[in-house]
Amino acid sequence: MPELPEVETARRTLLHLVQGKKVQSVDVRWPKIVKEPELDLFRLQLDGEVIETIERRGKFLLFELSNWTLISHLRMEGKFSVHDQGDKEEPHTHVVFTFTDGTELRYRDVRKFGTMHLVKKGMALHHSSLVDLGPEPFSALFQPEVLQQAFEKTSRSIKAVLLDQKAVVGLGNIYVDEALFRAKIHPLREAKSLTEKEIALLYQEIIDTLQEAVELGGSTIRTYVNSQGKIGTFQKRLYVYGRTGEPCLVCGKPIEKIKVAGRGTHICLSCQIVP
DNA sequence: AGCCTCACTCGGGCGC
DNA sequence: TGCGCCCGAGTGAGGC
Repeated sequence: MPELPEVETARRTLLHLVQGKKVQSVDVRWPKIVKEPELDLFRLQLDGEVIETIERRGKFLLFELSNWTLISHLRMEGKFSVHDQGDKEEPHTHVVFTFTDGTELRYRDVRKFGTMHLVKKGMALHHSSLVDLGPEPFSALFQPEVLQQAFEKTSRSIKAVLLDQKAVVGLGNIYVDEALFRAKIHPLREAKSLTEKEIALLYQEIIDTLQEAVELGGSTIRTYVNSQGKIGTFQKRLYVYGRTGEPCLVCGKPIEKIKVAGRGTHICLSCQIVP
């Protein structure tokens, strides 16, 4: 499941492959991926648009075009790849952007959970799906005080708060479990019960975990590959995610899997103090 | 009103 | 082999 490191890796890779290319036509095979505007308009507005750059906000990719911004969320298994026209098409290809130079940007998504919105250039950050997002973890806006403020007023679990993209963006199930393990905080802890010291450590571990994962091209869980078909290697650095029953790399006790905030959650009961 | 939980989207994988 | 359930990101409906 692409989280910030995987989306950032996709952004960097794709940028080199499609920057400056001009859209000749768009083929949408699974219309429900395109949320707005209506399909005919989507294709019409993309016609002749040039990809100026690609930005990222949280887990959203923002394709900055001549007059519009394509907001794409990969959700569980969405992925973009670039091919020559006529190359054999992989299964689960749902949207194809054909460029004037004879290449294609293909969107594949086994689960069909991904979304695309095409909005007027400059309006993306005001779009309903982006407007309430919290600070980027690598920006100066992200500070321990921001976490403190998000935590102090809620009785929700720390994991639920970190997943909802309001305190900070970019964390999903993998990196929440990893950051909490590194900070030695149990995911079921009430957010407001965290001490200033714990928040300071968690703040740093969120940044460090995501930074290291970006440097390694993200984690390859199941089928995720970036747009050059290369795979990220951060899964080798995971302490708890996907390691149920295996020994904790710090203390040797088996990693346990529980359910928190409706998500499978990996913990070491010895390293992460039970609430 | 603000906060929270849950249903919904989907199909591969897994358990029975 | 086959059926039904589980998983999960984000949204939106509904409940408290």
